[in-house]
Amino acid sequence: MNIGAAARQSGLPAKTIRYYEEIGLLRADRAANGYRDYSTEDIHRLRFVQRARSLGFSVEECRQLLSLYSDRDRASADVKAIAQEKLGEIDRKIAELTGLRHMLGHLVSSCHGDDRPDCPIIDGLAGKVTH
Amino acid sequence: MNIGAAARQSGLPAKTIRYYEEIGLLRADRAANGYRDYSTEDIHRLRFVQRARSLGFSVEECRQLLSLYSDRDRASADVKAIAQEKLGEIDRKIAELTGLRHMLGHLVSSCHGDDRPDCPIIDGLAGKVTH
DNA sequence: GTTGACCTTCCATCGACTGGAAGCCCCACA
DNA sequence: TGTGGGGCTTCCAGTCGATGGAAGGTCAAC
Repeated sequence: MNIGAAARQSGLPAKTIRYYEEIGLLRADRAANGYRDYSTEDIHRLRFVQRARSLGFSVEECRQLLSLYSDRDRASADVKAIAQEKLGEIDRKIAELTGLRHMLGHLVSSCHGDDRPDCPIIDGLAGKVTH
Repeated sequence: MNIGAAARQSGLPAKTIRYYEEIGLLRADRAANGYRDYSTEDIHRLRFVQRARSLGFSVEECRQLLSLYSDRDRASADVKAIAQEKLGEIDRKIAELTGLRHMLGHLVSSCHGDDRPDCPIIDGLAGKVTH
């Protein structure tokens, strides 16, 4: 299967698949004409990576997960540890964004937003505390 | 004031201040010896940018905000529009992360996490639906 | 034989820094 | 007056995860 079909089946752009190959995340056989050639197992791996990336795992974590994916004897605890670490990161990010949301929301709601120049948002950013 | 002191007072690393100057976000006078020289107004602008960045505004948005900051006659509505757009982005990010959190949390909690090899997290990433 | 889609490699770019090298400058202390 | 150390300068490279584009080879249909 050529890279275009692999891209359609995995949900990853062809460019990205080549990039993953370049950084050694996934490699592909080559047909006689030099084209990359993907097996159904390759497609599974591509989809696996696509899902893991979309769940917020970094490329390096995908590398780890792929090797755990391929290792039929690894303990599920090894996988769970990575996923839990990632869960913690996601929670931290959500908390951070929620904090931002409160601060910015406060500034926005205190700004009358008309054609007058005084603006609590600018004042807030400038360090003048507004209540 | 030299860049080191400006860095301490603004909370931005000196490297970052130089970078901001390089991209034309903020510029600085030069002393006779070629050192950058910051006034208190420069420090205000640096702190302004530092706060805006930490609230999730991009550098380009900081550029806009800075010009609104400097324009004593602009309408507060102009500022509010930018801030509201950013608020929407933050909300979308939070929603996305919350979705991820649910999915990954589901996978993690369904994995027994011991030394046996079967693992719903890997199965989930591999596309095998687990309930 | 000639389109046009698809494939290849290679190089550049994005955002927002960050690290490091090489070389001035300045001040305190001996 | 010399020396040491810290701070400053510029410039170049690297980060992460792609993405865009150029130049050129391949393939299948008409």
